[in-house]
Amino acid sequence: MHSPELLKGTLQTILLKVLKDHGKMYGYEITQRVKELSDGRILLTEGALYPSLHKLEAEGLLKTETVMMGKRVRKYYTLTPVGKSLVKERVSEFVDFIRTMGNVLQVELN
Amino acid sequence: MHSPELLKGTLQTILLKVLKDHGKMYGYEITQRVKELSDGRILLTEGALYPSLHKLEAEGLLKTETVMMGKRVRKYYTLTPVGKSLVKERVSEFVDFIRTMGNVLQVELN
DNA sequence: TCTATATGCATAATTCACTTATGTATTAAT
DNA sequence: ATTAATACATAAGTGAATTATGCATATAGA
Repeated sequence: MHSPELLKGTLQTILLKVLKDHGKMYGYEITQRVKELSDGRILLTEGALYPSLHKLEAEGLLKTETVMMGKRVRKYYTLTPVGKSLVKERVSEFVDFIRTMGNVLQVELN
Repeated sequence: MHSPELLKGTLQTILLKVLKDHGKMYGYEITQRVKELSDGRILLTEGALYPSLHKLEAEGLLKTETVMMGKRVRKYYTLTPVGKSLVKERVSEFVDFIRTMGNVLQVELN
C-alpha cells in the first residue's frame, strides 16, 4: 500500500481516466478496478470515493443512471462530453507534474 | 505552475532529496533551487516550507546551524545520518507510486 | 529620496481533500 | 447462523497545505 499522502490530489484524475477507459461503471466496481490495475496498492476508501463522484457529477463531468439489481441499488457513472474533454487535460497535467518531479528529485521514471 | 493539489505529500521528499544532492542549504536557498530545477513550476511557499523544515528537524532528520550574515540571520539545514538513510526510501517510495499511477492511468512516463 | 523588490525567517488562521467512523441494506459463502 | 462481500451514503476529525500577517535587512530603479 502506498503512502496515502502521495495519493492526494490524484483521485479525481484516477476516476475520470478509469471511467474513460472502461465506460459506464458503478462506485464499487471502480474501487475493484483500481485495486486490480494498481496490484492492490491503491485501495480507494468509500469516504473518499462517493463524495468525489458526487462532486464530479455536480460539476457536470459525470452523469448517473440508477439501476435496481434485484433489490440492490447500483448507480452507474458515465463521462459527460465536458468530462470527456477534461480527462486528457487532467492526465497530461499529471504527467507534466511527474516529469517536473523527476527533474527535482533527479530520478529516472522508466 | 503545477496544480498545487498534486504537490501535496511530496514536499518532505523534495526537501530531503534536494538537501542530499546539494548539501548544507538555508530555507530561501531551497526555494530558489527547487524553482530552478522545476523550471519555475514548483514555487515553495514560506508557510509550507518553514513548518516542514521545523518538523523534519524535530524528527531528527535535519540539523541546523544559525549563521549571521552581516545583520541578517541565516539558518542552514543539513541531513543527519538518520535523515540521509531515509532519503533513498522516500524517493523510491515516490518512484513506486509513480509507476503504479502509470499503470492505473495507462500512460507512459518517459 | 523613496519605494518597490528581493532576501530571510517565522507563525497564526483557514481551507479542503482526505481518513476514520458510522449507518443502512442485500447477497453469498462456510 | 454468522461472517465477508457487495453497495450506497454521510458526518466527524485530521493534517498538510494555502493564505495572511509580521518582522527585518539589502538593493535597484525612478
